[in-house]
Amino acid sequence: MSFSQKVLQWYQEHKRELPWRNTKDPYKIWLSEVILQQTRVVQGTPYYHKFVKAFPTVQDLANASEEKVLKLWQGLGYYSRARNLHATAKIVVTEYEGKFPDTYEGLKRLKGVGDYTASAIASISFGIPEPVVDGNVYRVLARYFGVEIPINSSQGIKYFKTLAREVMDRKNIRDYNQAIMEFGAIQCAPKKPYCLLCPLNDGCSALKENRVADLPVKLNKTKVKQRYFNYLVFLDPQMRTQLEQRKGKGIWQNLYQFPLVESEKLIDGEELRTQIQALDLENQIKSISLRNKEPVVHKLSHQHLHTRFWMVELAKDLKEGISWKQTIDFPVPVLIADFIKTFKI
DNA sequence: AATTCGGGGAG
DNA sequence: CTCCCAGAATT
Repeated sequence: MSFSQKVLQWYQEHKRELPWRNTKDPYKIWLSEVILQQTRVVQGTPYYHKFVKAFPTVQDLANASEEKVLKLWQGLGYYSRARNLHATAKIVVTEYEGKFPDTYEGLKRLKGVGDYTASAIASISFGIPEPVVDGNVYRVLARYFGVEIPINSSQGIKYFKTLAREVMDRKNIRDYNQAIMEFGAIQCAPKKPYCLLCPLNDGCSALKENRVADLPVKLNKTKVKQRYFNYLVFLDPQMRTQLEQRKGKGIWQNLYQFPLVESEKLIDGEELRTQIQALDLENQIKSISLRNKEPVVHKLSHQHLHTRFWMVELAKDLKEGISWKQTIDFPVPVLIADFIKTFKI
């Protein structure tokens, strides 16, 4: 039996029932694929249900506000996915008569749709013989065929795409693409795969050479940058606070947060006070008190945010104050959501 | 070719 | 702690 046939047979016996497996609707396939980019199935599934319920069609998504989309996306991370999702929905509705492109090239032109996602939609929705290469596929192919080329080198990206194309089942690409990913996720797992029971253990190069743990090869560990955040949690006489939207480049674009003072290192109340003076606060400050003596360390994949929350009591009302209750309506980073959740006035 | 985008779960 | 997840866009 061929490589692809073995994978397909394993899939028939072991596949999970997932909500997007029962449709070919390109809208729902696209939605599921974007949600699952760099995201585990168990983490993404609740979001898929939320989005399908809130936006049954691409028109519903296009007609929504970006804030509503971001709010639904809150907690999933990589928020450019949500912004691009919304932008693409608008394009599909206004320029493509509500229909998704039915070619790989057409799909690839959509914002937030790269090589993997275009291949996934093309194959799953339209049966186009285009191989998907995600993290699972890299692992399965690298191990089975004993490929030592780093998967995140430009050479590796080309090599694995070509290899994936050679071994795919073009007659049944819809199932095959999902099968090899599922196989990588469940059977050929990153750590301690149970090779003894693997249907591919016969021809697996890595198993034969005892290098399962060494493949795939991956380069470049990102260095983590340390940042120091001081959030100003204003409270005016009406017990209202203030949120502002993050603009420009960097993390959490278009999400909301408390007014932020970033510093080069941990600072005390005195230093913070001088920083705030520069902001020319119109509302005079009655008091500043630190909520958390030990900074909350919020860890992103490439930066650690050492965060202090300062309660700033004001003598005068804020111009655009928000009642504490309303803060939960805004899309915010998990760091802020956790604080709002635990903070009781 | 490298870096930058989040958050969570497994080991 | 480290690694990695149905990756894409930007520099």
